[in-house]
Amino acid sequence: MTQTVLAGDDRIPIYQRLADVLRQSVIDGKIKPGDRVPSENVLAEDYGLAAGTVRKALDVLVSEGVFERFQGRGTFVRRPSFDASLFRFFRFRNAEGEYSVPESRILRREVEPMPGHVAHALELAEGVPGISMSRLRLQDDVPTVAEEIWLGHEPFRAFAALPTGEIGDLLYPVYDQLCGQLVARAEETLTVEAASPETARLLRVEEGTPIIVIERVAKGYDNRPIEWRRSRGRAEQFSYHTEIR
Amino acid sequence: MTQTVLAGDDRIPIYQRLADVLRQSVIDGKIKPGDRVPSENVLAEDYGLAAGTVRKALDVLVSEGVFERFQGRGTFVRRPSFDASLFRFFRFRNAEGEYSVPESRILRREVEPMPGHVAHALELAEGVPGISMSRLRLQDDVPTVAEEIWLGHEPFRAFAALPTGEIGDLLYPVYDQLCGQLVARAEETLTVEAASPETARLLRVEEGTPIIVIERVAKGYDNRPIEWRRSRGRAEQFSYHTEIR
DNA sequence: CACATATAGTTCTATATAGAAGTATAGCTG
DNA sequence: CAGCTATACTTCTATATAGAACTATATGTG
Repeated sequence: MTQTVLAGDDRIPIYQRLADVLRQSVIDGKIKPGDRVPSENVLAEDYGLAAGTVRKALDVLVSEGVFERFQGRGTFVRRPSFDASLFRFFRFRNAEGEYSVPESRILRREVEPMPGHVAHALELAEGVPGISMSRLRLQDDVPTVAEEIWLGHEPFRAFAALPTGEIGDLLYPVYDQLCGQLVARAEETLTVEAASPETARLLRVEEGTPIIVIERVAKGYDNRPIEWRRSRGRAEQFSYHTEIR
Repeated sequence: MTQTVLAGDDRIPIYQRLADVLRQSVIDGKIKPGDRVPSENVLAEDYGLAAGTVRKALDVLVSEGVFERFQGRGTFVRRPSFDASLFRFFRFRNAEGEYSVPESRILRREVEPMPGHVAHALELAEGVPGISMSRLRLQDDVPTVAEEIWLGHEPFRAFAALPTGEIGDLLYPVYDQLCGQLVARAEETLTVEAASPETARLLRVEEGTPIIVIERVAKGYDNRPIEWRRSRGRAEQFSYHTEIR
């Protein structure tokens, strides 16, 4: 007896199909970060499945970082936190010992044809219109990170129309609220270079000093690329820790 | 009815206790990397547990990277591979496009009192006798990585007695076979510095060029530190990729 | 000998059920 | 009102059972 609401591909297991359905309802915005997912019992009832099967589907989404569970409280759509970003090493504590959001200054924003390497990362065609920004992040008026940012023009029309003065220190909430573009995860690549004259001027360092370069492609729950950015900061106090097996 | 062979702490769940027992038998060397673990049914029989409970215990160890499972074949103790090491960026492909083990030259090996920061990482007292090595790794006769390595003298007596000429290109197999020290995982920290005169000479680069520094503490299955090493390589072609959420 | 076929073992999926453990809230008690 | 208690809900643990899916080996067949 496996009629179920979950028809579809008979080769893949039921718990996977349920996981797919639930993941999709996050992508579609039917349930949003912070929302509570129906309880295991309710899901089992609704889809006509055994409790264990539902639980296994939730296991999948929890390990993907889409959901998080709390015993006795419920299962919730996880808010992406980016705690693991390579970027965190450019954040600094304030007087109270807490991390604070650095001040952001948007130096430039224009609509331009997108260069090849960016278009490739955003899965668009070279030369399509894109929004290009230069941004400087400062901590206590000291410049710490210089950024180049690219967005596809099409989904971000509303953003292009917003006066730069009204853009706050954080971009992702604006992407979400203004353009319905919800960032769920990201991929980052770290490299090192010697400071160019341009970077040296922006970050106020000697030309040639070691610079950390982080290229990030931010993606939605459906894994579609949303934003490309390249950030540069002083390598001096940078330190990245990881475990390997 | 929860008599079971797994008495112990009644607060923690049975599947956790079983996982602990199995992990310990890897630590003790009763089952070694590559060995097959008794089948789920056999374990269930032996410990008087339900199949599902045993399976959940195996889930834990699989997600820890201690075991790996193959449907139809069995469950095995995983061989640590270190594929995720930050280090891999200093490996290069040979003419056939395959990664090859670089040549290693041990420049120096002595028994010395251990400096504070190393002793701390190895959970030993400052000044206890340690084995200190300098090593140079080369690819096609070009020096790529310069390393400082420290070991506790006590567990590695046999290694200290081995003529340096008889030490091959890989150290961890020697640690295992000669001293019974089996490396299961490691922690790595990446930083960047400008090349010192010493490093510049060893790696044949200009003084002041950006250098990647990776500090690694290698650990056993029981999480006890085994080896400390600091490796330096040219930052030029280094690139580290990761996913964040 | 080469090549199918059966078989016994393995993990994987799915169901059904029961109670423990943790959390939030409504309602009672002083 | 403050603080305890009962209650209803949640996830978590554990058992029992059955068959599917996959793998390796033995066995038989041409």
